[in-house]
Amino acid sequence: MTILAELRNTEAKRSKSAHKLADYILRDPEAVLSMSIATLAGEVGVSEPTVNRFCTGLGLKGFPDFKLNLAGALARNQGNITRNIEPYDSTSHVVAKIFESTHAALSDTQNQIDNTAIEQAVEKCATARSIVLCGLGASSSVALDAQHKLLRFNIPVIAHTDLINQRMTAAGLGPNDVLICISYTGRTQAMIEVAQLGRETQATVVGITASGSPLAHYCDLVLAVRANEDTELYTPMTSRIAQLVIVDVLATCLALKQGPEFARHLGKLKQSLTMTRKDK
Amino acid sequence: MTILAELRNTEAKRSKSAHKLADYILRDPEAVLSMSIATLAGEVGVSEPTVNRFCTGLGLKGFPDFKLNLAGALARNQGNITRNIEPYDSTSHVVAKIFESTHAALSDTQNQIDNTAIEQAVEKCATARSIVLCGLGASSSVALDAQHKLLRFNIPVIAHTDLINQRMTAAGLGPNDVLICISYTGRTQAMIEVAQLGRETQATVVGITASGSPLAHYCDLVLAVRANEDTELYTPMTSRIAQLVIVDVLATCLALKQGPEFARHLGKLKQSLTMTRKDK
DNA sequence: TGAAAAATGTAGTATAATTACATTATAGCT
DNA sequence: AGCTATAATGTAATTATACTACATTTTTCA
Repeated sequence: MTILAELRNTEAKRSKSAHKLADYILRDPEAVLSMSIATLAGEVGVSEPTVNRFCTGLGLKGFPDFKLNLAGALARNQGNITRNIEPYDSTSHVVAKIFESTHAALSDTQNQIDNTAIEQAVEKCATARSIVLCGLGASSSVALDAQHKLLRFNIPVIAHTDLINQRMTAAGLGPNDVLICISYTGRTQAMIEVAQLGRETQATVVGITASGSPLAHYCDLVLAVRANEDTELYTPMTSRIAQLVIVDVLATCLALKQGPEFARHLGKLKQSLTMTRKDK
Repeated sequence: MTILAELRNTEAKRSKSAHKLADYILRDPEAVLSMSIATLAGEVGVSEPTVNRFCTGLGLKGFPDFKLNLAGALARNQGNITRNIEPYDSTSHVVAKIFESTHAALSDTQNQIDNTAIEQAVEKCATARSIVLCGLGASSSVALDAQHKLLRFNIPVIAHTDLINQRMTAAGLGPNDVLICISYTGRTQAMIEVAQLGRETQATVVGITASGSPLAHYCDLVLAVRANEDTELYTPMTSRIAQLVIVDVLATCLALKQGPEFARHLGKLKQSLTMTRKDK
């Protein structure tokens, strides 16, 4: 538990001056970071040793240790502010910004995730006759990744990254099949048509795409990925990371649904891979 | 930008003792938090004022302020305590845990990123006759993703996900080619052999893999991805996310290196994709 | 109400951080 | 290469900061 939560905890039995201290600190924790024990004591109207006792009472070594903890707690709260990459950025700047924006994309996706849609998709996949994954361009590697993950299950799964193959397969599906269409923008005409074809066969069409997009419109279930407009020149494609994490969620939920018997199956599977590895 | 990234930044022109300090602090930042300026100075083998100047040189008020910043930076990372997924977890729990562990994997990777290695890799890629990407299993989709990103440059790039094709291509490389081998564990025997083949042709072998792994040993440059042992049954493969972000960094740095002329090229490229999209 | 316990404060001490100045190393120039 | 100017580092003194021991006040409960 963070120190801020500790301070907020009113249940803790505290002395009068301890209360005054907690109140004051919570009012502006940032400011406390640049105060000495003397100034804080003066501001609150207590003596220095009282402040010290307050800190040790919290299980910390002393006032400096308290400030360290407070700094940590505050750091956790402030979010990731994404900044654009500029042409003159150094390598370390680029690294920092890319990681920042990836973190931000993840948080965004998590915030708008629809648990019900995921549960329904898992339900459909678990009982599906076959699962077909479709992706074009950047999304094709996501489709292949999903294929790799879903291969572990005993359900026939295939990823198509070729438009012709996608159309052929989509047109030949049936009511018990699941078609998963992956597109960042949800505006790729070709992928929309694939979804339409799938729809006509009564297969369940799942979209891993931007909510509200044209593609989403033709899907039975939408696993939403936030779409930030890719206007900046050097913006990394954080969206596919988000798509992959959605795939992770789908695959993991599916694995859990299979129950304990499946856990043994997974074990055997891992076993079969060990012999391709160098022991070191 | 976090203070840790600042310390990692090798570009910053630093004095000898400043380097010693940065190195020491990065080795165990947690420990520094409980040190006085005197003990840190003693450990590193410099004088107290040198430590102080180091702190102020970083744009901070002094040593205590430095510790405060460090505590904040560390908190951001350790904030992500990865919890394992349990069979009885609900969908929302699974979602939360997967996002958490992905955040954690990103932070870990960022922490051990080597700017110099990236710069060297970018340099090699920028002047390469051709770039060959190799990945097997889960890493094959990463290779394809990298191919997609690097396709935007005017350098011949190809991803191979087939072992035979990988070996054939690797054996036929030359001194001006770059071979990028992608493997999470760095222990896949087949991939190690591909790296060896590439090495023999004097091509530059770049590994996106676990540092210290057998594969890393055969690489000229290693872009490290943290390898957590995949012992748990339902652990999501967060490593490939980290690999993808490394690819992002590589591609973005490469783009920046190409200069303003290339920006126009990128613009035309984006233009060519718009006609595949529905206006909405 | 009065004694014991808890809380707070005062003053002194120890520790830690900073500043001013001296010394040494480094880089640039003739 | 040798000299000078500049930067980097160290020593020692100073100042700020935190902590400890002890005294005083307040609170609690019989």
